[in-house]
Amino acid sequence: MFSIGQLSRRTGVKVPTIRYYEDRGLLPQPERSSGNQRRYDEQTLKLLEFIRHTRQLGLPLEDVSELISLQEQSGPALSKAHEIALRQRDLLRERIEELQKLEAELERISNACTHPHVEAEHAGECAVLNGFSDHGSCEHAHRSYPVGRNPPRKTG
Amino acid sequence: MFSIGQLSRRTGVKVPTIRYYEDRGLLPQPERSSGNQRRYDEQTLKLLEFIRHTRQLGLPLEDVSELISLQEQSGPALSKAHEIALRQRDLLRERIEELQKLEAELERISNACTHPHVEAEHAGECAVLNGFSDHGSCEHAHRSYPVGRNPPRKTG
DNA sequence: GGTAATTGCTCTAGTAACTAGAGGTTCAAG
DNA sequence: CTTGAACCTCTAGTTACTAGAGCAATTACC
Repeated sequence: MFSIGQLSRRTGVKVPTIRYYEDRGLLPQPERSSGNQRRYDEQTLKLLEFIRHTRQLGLPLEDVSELISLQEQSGPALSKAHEIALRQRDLLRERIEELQKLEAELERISNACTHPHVEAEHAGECAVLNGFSDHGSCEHAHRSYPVGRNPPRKTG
Repeated sequence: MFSIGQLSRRTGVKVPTIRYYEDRGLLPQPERSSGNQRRYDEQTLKLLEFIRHTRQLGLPLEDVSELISLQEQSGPALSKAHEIALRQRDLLRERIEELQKLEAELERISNACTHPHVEAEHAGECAVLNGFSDHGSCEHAHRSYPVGRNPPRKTG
């Protein structure tokens, strides 16, 4: 039996985040000390490590939740887990491709202007700013949702 | 002079998003029709395209804002733009590397269990779920913030 | 010129996955 | 027994939007 702080240190998950997971129903409500403080066991630690790992793989909490409930089941329900893994892998693949295109573009923009900026220069001629403006030269399809956020997912 | 809907169609930026950018000060307050509807010109369209492009490159609105104000300046201030481009490129590079590691891991997890799930199987033996649990086998450093979100950035 | 459909307006609230802070209580060490 | 760290609950803030309510303006068509 250990405290939330110890759980935090042992898993690398921050204290408020642990409480947040509890709120969201990902972690069970733990036992409490006589003074109402949370007390955890090794099983919950394992579960939290599972959550942390899946989060690091990029799964949204909704999917993590689903995987947790799958762990109590058996049989055909398990193919769902496989499906989640595959979907996430595909999402990652797409994302990587997009990011690589964007990286190339930023590379181009950065390289356009490596000389030091001297007094005479005006914003209108700054190659970097022009590069940012210059949408025409990148013919690849931009994503419709911003980089750095998960795309919205339909419920159901 | 055209309406917000036309601006939206011509740039691919949704109507509420345009209003949001105006709120945030990224777009100037436009002229209005006699009935208080927004009326835009080509210059604002150009600006909105600039914003869209930089967003698609993954820049946070704060940086986009900064780039916009740089466009009115000249001289040494412009090296800031270069700096922003380089920083974003480096961020992207790191991100891509991480995502590639994660992709490999998901690939491993998915492949661990390609056979159809039959009745006898129990969750405890599902290779996919075990793969998600199995943090030990991935020795690479996981990031401290989740995939699919920008890392928190300090103010200043 | 009338009317209906579309588009626009403002405002509030919701999303994901946390993080930060206020204001108070409990625990562990010395 | 005191002190300071760690804990408690609760609210609100973050990013970059998106959705909806309830109403006003514009446009299309006859």
